[in-house]
Amino acid sequence: MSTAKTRAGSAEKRSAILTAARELFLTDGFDRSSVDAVAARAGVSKRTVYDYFGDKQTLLEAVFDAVGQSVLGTIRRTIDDTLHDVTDPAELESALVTFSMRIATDMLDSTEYATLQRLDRTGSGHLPHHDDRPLTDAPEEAIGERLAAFARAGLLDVPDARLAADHFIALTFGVTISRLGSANAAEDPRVRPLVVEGVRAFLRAYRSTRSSRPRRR
Amino acid sequence: MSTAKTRAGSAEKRSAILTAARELFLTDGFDRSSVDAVAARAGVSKRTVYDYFGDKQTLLEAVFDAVGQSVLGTIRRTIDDTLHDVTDPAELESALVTFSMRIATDMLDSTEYATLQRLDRTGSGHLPHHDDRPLTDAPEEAIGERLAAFARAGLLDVPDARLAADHFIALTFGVTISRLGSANAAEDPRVRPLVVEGVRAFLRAYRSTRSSRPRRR
DNA sequence: ACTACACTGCACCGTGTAGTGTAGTTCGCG
DNA sequence: CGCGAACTACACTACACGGTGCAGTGTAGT
Repeated sequence: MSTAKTRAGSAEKRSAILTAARELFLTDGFDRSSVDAVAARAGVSKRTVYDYFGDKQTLLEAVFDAVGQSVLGTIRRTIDDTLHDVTDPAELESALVTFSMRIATDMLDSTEYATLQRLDRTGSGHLPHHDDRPLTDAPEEAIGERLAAFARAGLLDVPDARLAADHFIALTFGVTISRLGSANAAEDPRVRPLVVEGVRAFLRAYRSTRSSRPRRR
Repeated sequence: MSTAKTRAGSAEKRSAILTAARELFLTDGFDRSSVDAVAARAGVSKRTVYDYFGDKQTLLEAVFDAVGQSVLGTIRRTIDDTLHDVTDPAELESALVTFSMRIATDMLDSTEYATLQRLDRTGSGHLPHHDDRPLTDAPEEAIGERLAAFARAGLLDVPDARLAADHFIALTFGVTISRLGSANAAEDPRVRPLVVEGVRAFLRAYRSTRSSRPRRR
């Protein structure tokens, strides 16, 4: 009655379409998802889809941006939640594991981020391209900043924050995804060990020489 | 006359089609490549394509296998060439860099391997699936074996060869591909530093504690 | 000369789907 | 009530593409 019901507001429809499109594009691929299917899933007429977004390409770009924003948000939030006040070297490993597991789990289907990048090149090959889309790099930057902070606190040895972030991501998410594909991390019991070992390898490579002795294993 | 010219042998046509299909699938994606285009590029009639491979799906699987074989061959050969007789810890880093750079360069368009895996899930989602396709994992196994050999020689500390291989690949090729996309590594000057740093990180994480002191940078 | 074979070239069918045009319905608002 | 905006339902165009059938052609072997 009172609460936001001035006509099924355009914002709601828009986001419904975006969500439906994201789900379909992510699971079936861009080409194999028809606009009719997107419209049906969003509970909206096909015409409305075309009224909101001009054509299928533009819809893809919109999905792209939305997913990027969402992923970035999740990462920033999770950094704050799990890595913010870690000062004890002994806590670092478990904190990083918790962080990685939460990232892997929280994203709606967990591999959103990877699939996002896959859609980038698979989707068409001629998107406005990366100069115009710093979104793709933002998560790495965010993680890099946090690692640099650990370095300033004497926990890590990080000459190049961005590179270290790439290495961290590769060792945890990268390995998990390339081994298990798009499995939903929440349930699969193979995920955690993989992440733990990734974090350990990262720490062996980046832990500050001035902190705890390299107690192997 | 004598040397394999009994009619434009079926083997030649077959491989021409396979090559054309691979190039198109890899650059444009499976869905966006028409069978007509493949036939044209192979210099063959569309009908012939359908006579050789039954349908488009089967063609994809054939390409899949062919690329897998080729990648595996390249990796095995390169391991033999660049890593076989390394016994001095001091040589290890440069040997691994040489190995990685040659892999990144030798493959026709360098990212064949990654794109292969992308096609796996992007291509259709319903290939006979990995139980039946150990090809996808073979490169990791091969590298893992070599790392295990280094471990036996006292150069590395490798409790889990397969995992170490995954980590190595992630730190070198994984990072390079995710940062630069499908750039042809031969020319791009950004590739080498990335690979070098990946190898160094790997060695920091896996170098045997009994060998050279961790001389940081 | 005749046959078998490996292909080409082309017409052709069916279908899935991007995108559009439009008439009609619903609903809030003055 | 009547207006206009937001949508839906639906019909319809245009086209690309997977796949097939078939007639015809060049070549090798007999």
